[in-house]
Amino acid sequence: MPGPRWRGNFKDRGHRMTGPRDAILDVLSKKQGHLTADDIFFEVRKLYSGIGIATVYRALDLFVRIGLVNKFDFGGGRSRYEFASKEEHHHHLVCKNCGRVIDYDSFLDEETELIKKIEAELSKKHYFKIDSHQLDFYGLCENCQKEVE
Amino acid sequence: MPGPRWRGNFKDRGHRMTGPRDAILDVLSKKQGHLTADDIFFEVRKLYSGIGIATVYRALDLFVRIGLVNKFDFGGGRSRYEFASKEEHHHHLVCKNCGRVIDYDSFLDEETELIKKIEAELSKKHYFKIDSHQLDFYGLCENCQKEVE
DNA sequence: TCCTTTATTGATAATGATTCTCATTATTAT
DNA sequence: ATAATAATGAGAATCATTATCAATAAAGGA
Ligand SMILES: [Mn+2]
Ligand SMILES: [Mn+2]
Ligand SMILES: [Zn+2]
Ligand SMILES: [Zn+2]
Repeated sequence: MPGPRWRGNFKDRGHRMTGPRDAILDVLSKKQGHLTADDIFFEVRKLYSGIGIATVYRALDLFVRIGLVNKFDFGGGRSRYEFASKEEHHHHLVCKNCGRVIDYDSFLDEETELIKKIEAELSKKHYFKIDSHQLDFYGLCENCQKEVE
Repeated sequence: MPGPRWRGNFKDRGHRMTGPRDAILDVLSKKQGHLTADDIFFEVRKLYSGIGIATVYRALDLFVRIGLVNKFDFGGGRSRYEFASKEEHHHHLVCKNCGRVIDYDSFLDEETELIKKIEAELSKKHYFKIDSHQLDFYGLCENCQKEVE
């Protein structure tokens, strides 16, 4: 009988809470960062050794669909996943050299305001129903600046 | 002797302007949109029938490195490319259902201002050297709203 | 123009991430 | 406990992108 912690999110839609899914959510909620499917796979095997990589992908896909997890594409060929529950919405700073990703939300007041305004304008102008956005800054992190110097 | 149109951008760095590269730039500068490597490959074969897909990838990589072309990851597993020369910087509206991507730059005044401010703040706070950013709004385009209704 | 140097190319194999298939197992509602 | 069926694991299959390597072509100088 897998942990009841996340049951609530599955009740309705006919999804079942299982051992593998619970273990994956456990990892996602504890490890912070922007994990690849493989990162998650290796961590989860400590909790649920028999799990297969396909199950990890299937579970992540489900979690993204129901809004429990955010999926990102920062370039580099691998998707990255982040636990969404309770977290504030935030934006990213991405190092083009080493791939490090930093979350930030310090400017969120002004940003949120402007972004709402843009959303309204774009929705009207292009008949788009906007439900999310992503703002990333790219550059070189502290370490990588030194290396390149 | 391949077209002299883009010669200027190659002079310095030891890169050679070749038939395949010229054909690829031709396609990129004429076809608008956010093309995949394969889109480009099929178009370029009309101009330069013997070209190989590896050459397309290599050329695109080079163009991105020297700033002639922008590369994007809107999700969906394939990178998308856009001719950068002369174009204004802009942001995107992406349909999560059909993948359509719309460029916009109407809000650029206010956006630019805020984004500069954020860049300055983030650079200082995180010791990051920021050189670009990407802002995408996700949702449903007009057509896809109808389908789902 | 001809030569030399070496960047570039095309074909193809290799890789890496993600998805699919399918027989087996586990979960849920009765 | 039983039936209905969602979920799983192993491995094959896909898909996009890279790496290899021998052959070719561009650039600059003689
Ligand atoms: Mn994040
Ligand atoms: Mn664009
Ligand atoms: Zn870095
Ligand atoms: Zn659409």
